[in-house]
Amino acid sequence: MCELNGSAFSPDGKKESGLKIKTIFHIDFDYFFAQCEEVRNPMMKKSPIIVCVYSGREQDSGVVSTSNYIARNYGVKSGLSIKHAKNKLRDTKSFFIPIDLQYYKEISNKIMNIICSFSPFIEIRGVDECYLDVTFLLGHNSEYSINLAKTIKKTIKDQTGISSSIGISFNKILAKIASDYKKPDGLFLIDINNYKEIVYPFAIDKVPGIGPKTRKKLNDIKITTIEELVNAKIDNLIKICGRKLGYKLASICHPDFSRWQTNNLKQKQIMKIMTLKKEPRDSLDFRKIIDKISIEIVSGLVRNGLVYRNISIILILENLVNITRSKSMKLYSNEIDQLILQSNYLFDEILKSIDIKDVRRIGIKVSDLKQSTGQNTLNQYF
DNA sequence: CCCTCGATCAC
DNA sequence: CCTCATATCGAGGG
Repeated sequence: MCELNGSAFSPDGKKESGLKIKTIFHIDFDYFFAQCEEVRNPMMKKSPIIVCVYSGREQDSGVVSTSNYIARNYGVKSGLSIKHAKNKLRDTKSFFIPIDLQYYKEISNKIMNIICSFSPFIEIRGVDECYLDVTFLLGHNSEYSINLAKTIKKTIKDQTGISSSIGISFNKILAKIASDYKKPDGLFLIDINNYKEIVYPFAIDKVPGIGPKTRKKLNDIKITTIEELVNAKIDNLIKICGRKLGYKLASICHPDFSRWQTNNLKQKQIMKIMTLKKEPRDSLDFRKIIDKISIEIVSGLVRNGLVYRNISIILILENLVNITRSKSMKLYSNEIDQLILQSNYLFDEILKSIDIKDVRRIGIKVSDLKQSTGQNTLNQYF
């Protein structure tokens, strides 16, 4: 996350003493999971491709993770249920493919490495996008920026077969808005001299960080466009969106003078959620599932040499309400027995307030992670 | 300050 | 109709 440097900018983005306007790229891999499947099996390329997360609850239950643009033309996009997608595509030859995160991560790593070779100032945000600060290479120059972006796009495409979209601007938020504006295979620059004409008319939900809830709250006080957003009083924004988001929203068109964070790659939590089969279940079934999830989580911890201190259990009910209970331990640990014991305890706590029949999904999360120092599996003192 | 819990976002 | 995983924030209680 970037923190603006307090008083260091002027509202209109003019340079102040010693501070340099940055050139930031936001690089986004187009319809990534589905495109990975196209690369693996190019003969599918001309047909709708739908990458699916099957829940196993019943035949064809689950949702669409990603689809290619051909499928999107039929109205099939992320979040749609697989049943609906199949219905919309019933007259076409289309490919429904189960999600294969391992494979996508491999390709993602390859691409991120390519990008790193252009600038070390990279901030990876998930498998399919990253920010790149290229100021040290070319200062602040539109023509150079566009040429470099073209080169990066071409290199990625040549070496991995994946097309991408790049947005260029003087801060991260506008760079991301820019990459979104012309995808797929896009390249768009929002310059310090023309950003108002471009982004002021945009609806506020183009801003990363504004989802349906925040949009509604802001619409209620008559803020619908980015122009209205940047002209709003910061105190109002903070009142409505909270301190952090309010401050960020007030600053979306300000130059980024923050020091670039070195990549914060350390994992902060591990979570596994399972959807239950649609059949009668009793408390014993849940104990077995808790065992199973716990094992997977601990194996994740051990693989990464991590210990946890906080355990949460998450229940999602049939009406999709979420309930969580969590507990902090005195000591760091990666022990399975402790995890199972505490998870069961937290599960029982929730069962006091709800009916076990209403549970649809169950998950466990470990957080407050740290690198385990020794090679052993003993408890660690902090 | 720490802990717990729900909300939100965006994949 | 409704998956899965991650990170972050703020409120409320101690």
